[in-house]
Amino acid sequence: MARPREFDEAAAMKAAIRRFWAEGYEATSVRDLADDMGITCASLYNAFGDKRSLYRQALDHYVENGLGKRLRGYETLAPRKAIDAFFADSIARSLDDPARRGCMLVNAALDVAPHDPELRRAVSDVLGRIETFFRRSIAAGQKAGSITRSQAPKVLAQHLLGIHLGLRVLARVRPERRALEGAVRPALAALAPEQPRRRAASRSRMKE
Amino acid sequence: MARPREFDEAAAMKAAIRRFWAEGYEATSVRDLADDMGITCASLYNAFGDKRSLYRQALDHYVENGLGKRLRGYETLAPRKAIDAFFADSIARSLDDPARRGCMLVNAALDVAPHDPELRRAVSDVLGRIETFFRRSIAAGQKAGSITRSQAPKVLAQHLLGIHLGLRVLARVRPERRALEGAVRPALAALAPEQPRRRAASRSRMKE
DNA sequence: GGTGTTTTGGAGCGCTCGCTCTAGAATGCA
DNA sequence: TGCATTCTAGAGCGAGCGCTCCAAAACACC
Repeated sequence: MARPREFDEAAAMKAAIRRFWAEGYEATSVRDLADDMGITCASLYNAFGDKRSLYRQALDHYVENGLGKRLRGYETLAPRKAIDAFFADSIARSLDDPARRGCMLVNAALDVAPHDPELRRAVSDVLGRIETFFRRSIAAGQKAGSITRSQAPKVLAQHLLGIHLGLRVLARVRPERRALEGAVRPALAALAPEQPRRRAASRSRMKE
Repeated sequence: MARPREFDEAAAMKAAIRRFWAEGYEATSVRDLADDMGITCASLYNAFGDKRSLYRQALDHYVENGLGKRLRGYETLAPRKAIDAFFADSIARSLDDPARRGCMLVNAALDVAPHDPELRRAVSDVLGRIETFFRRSIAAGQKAGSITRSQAPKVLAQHLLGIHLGLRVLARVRPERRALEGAVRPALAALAPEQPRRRAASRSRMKE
């Protein structure tokens, strides 16, 4: 055929994600990207298209390797535990982030989404996936008795999504465990069923 | 003394706020700003300093004329009503925002705060003011019996601050009333006292 | 009116931006 | 070994960036 590509595309994409994630779209130059990716501008454009296209691919990879894997990992947990684990992981990620990069998806939501309909759609879809994860977990938890039935799953899911987004904003300004856990705790506490119903606990705990 | 300034500084500042608010710091050029402000670059630098300094002033004005006035307005309300009003206003502002500008403070939290310690401090201080507003309202509401005592004011305030930030992110991606109200409703519902205590209602309602 | 001081308009500084071009290097296939 | 094809390196395009400079203009004060 022809000369094969010399660089590792996956490694280059990782570097691009890292840079876009830390600096945002506007503040990252194509030269910065090429340097970090260990390739030249020509190779970058040849392999990934223009800057916007590379950003889109980087965001997709970020979502799939970060959020996607997380959500799949929670599938085996009991619904209430899955929600707890989601927020525990979000807090852990926020605290283990000395560069205060936050969540690339949330950054994208404020950085590029408002000015780019296609990327806004992409971000919105991912938010929808998170909301769906919450909604399903809540519905299952309500059925199992581990989550309050006082609100519809949809509404509670929107609430948890809101908390998650707020958490990720807070993390970029005040990455302190107390503040982050404080923001989340009341939301998780409010998921508890109105009456603990200790008699039914051992039964419902099976499905938790 | 000397030649007086020809342009209206307040109007120019308003224009600068509008532009920074809509586009963010990086994506706004000094020429764009000067055009919108109706002045030349020279006048801009003479009157407001460099771009970063202008941004800082714009953010301060935004906070004082937006959030500051709002918080002062809520002071006369009963604590629980003040919190409700705060979120009702936030939602109204988010929906009445065809350009999806969101909240300039939240935009700043993700746009400039992570890369600028001084601005991060400024943003953090304002978040602290919001949290303080919540904390005081909650403490007063707990005393008056209109807000649950199941959690400390500090924690509930952190929670509400998180919800507010999440709301403002959501608004830039999905500015739909249902989604925004859904995110807030469970948080407000969770503020309700555990037992309504109807007997004491007429008494506590005096201080609400 | 003259003087001193500040503002204004506009050109333009050096630099970086996103992106492209060209020449040559490196491969698979005949 | 040639040929076709794709890749890489690096210079460089036009445009825009943040910012500055300078001469002219507009005032307050003597």
